[in-house]
Amino acid sequence: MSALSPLTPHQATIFNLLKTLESEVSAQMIYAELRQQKHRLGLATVYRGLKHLQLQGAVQARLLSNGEAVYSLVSEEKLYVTCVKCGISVPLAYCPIDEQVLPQALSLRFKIFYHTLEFFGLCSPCLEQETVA
Amino acid sequence: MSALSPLTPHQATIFNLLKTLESEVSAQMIYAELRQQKHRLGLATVYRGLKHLQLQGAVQARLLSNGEAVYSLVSEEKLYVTCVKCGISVPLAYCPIDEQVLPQALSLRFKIFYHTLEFFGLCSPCLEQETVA
DNA sequence: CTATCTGCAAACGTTTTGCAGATGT
DNA sequence: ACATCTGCAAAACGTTTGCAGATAG
Repeated sequence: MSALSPLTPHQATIFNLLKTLESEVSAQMIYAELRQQKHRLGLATVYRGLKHLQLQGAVQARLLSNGEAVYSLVSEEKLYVTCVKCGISVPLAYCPIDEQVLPQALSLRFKIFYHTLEFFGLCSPCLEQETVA
Repeated sequence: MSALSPLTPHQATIFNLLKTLESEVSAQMIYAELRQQKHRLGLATVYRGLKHLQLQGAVQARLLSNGEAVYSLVSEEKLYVTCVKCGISVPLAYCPIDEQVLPQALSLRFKIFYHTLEFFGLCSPCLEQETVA
């Protein structure tokens, strides 16, 4: 990502929090965490700040199957496996595939910030339940 | 996918509709379309039917950034480009990358049904707006 | 007769929006 | 002054769930 346009204090706080986290977090989690750290901010500000950071290409979002969005710095893992039944979603180490595909995407005049590769299927416990039922 | 477990009439109707479509559709669209075709069914039945088909590995779901899920038969395109600002999401031709990564995913004991590779960034119009603003 | 499936409407949870007040240039 | 940012609460949205009735084996 290029240099960030000026961040408000709250936006910087959110950004810094994300830097310290190793895994994806939801807006609600960020909100709860920052409130616990004596910050006085509203949930809407978290959402607006995350959107702003996302437009800068600094933060990536991923939608979980429960409809919740989780956020992390761009450059974290980009490969996930998700169970279509229980919704569990685990990030894996990143596998180098973007360099091959980016040019094709770029031909659409998109400015690409990040990508995600996600596998969907049944996790072990859910698979057992299915075969039994 | 393996053989489908018995489908109810409504589930078969939904499945057949998906077969005739070339692009992803939301549950609400399926509902509207089937109602227009004189079918008497509820929206909940559409959701339940889609879930059932998804558990069979017959149908794939993808969450759009507006929180809406779109469904299609497994085996359609699996490569998408999405704008983080306006949310427009365009499917591209499929790029062969799964064979390389599937083994890694399988080591997690997941039964994989399908995958999606999605690039996120700014589309042309949104990029202009950003640079102006 | 029992288990499954269905429609409807209410409930749910996350995210977005309206608005008035605060902030900063 | 003026544009932006903020908190709060209300609204919005797609989706899920409860339940009684219908259906099937």
